[in-house]
Amino acid sequence: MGAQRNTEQRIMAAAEKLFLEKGYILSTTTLIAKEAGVTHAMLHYYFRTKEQIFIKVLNKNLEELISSLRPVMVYQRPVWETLKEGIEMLFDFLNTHRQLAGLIYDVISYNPQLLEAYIQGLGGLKNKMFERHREMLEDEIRSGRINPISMEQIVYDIVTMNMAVFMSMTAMKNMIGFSSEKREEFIARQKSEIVSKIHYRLYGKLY
Amino acid sequence: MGAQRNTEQRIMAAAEKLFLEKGYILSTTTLIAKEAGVTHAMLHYYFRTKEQIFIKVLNKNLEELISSLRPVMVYQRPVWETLKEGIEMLFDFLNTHRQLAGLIYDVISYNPQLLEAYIQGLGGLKNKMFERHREMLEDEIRSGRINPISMEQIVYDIVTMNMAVFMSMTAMKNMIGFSSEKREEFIARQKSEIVSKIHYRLYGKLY
DNA sequence: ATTTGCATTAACAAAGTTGTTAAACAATAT
DNA sequence: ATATTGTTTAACAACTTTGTTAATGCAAAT
Repeated sequence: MGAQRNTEQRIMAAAEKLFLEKGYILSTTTLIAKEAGVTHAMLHYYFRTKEQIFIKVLNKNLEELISSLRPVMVYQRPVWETLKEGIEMLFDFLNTHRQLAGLIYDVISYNPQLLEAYIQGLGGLKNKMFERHREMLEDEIRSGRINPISMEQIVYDIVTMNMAVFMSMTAMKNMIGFSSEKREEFIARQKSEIVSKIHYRLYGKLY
Repeated sequence: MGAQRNTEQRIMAAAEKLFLEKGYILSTTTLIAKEAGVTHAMLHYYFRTKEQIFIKVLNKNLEELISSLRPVMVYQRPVWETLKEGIEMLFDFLNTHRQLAGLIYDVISYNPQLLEAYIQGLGGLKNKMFERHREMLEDEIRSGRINPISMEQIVYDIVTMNMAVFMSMTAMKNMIGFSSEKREEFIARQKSEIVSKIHYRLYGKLY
């Protein structure tokens, strides 16, 4: 072996930082390498292509997300308990990964081909993770305790509302006239806002 | 004069289409020219730089937005009337310019230097357009009819909520598993959702 | 019909992008 | 010590990007 002092990890860390900061396109392999303190040939040596390294970075982040969500989803508890904790978990995760929502949006919008592999895999995950919860939800709806709504719609609403909070934050950070206190105040308020909004949609009254 | 058959406008239209579709970076001058059916030298001849043409496209769109908003803002009517119509106007505008929110977000996030000129100008506009409404709002708050909140926060909430609706739409269009009926249904619901949410924030009860 | 002046093109240039490769290098096993 | 193996670099190649420019084309004014 040569003089490697965890070059691979250094490149990963640099790539993650830049992708989150500048998006996919503006994070050039040369820039990533520079940030990691190596030649850009190293990046290709370890990861073959820019696409590959991006996939690895995204994978790492999404696996963290799934790990956070699993403890909430794995138990069969009352629908609202699971939902509330799921929303809060997602919110907290995005709050500690504030640029991730923006990056995912960027890629979905302008480089969706990078996500093709994920979209395939998503079908399987969706079924494994959500099937029992979907059944419970449908029971609640049949018995009239919850307003009619599809599982997909709920998931969609939660995901978009959560992402919107942190994407607008990233955007605002780059504009003037918004103090960081107001930002944090806004964020704090949003978490319970989302919970309330979903509750209101399901039960017809505020939580 | 040479053989010009509104080349300038054709380039503008092509640029607008591509910027909205692919964002700023992926819309190369060569691609825009190709879309317009001319050499990319023409683009530089008429607009000097890519940055310039982008500014013109953005200007055009923002001027349309201001024009839509002016009739709502210019009269001195009760606070809630102005607010409700303002929200609905912005929503309708974004609904007929569905990719604009995404483009603005893209540029704010990854090429904010393009917006520097606007950020300067924004200060003046803000004062001219909002000053009287701010006074009315503050009167309402002092008299206890409206919960304390700053003008900036209201504008910010309205803008981010509206943008979020259409950005999530653009994103979803590029993913699978979401029918266009559900999309339209979702959009229709969002307009009154935003109105309600702002009303609730100001008056403590649903609209 | 010829000059004038904008419009248009093709070719070029400089810089930057992703990716490859041959050669040099360093650490370990033999 | 040396052969082996994986690591690192510098140089290069092919392509794309933005922008310029010299030459050409075209239409109207004189």
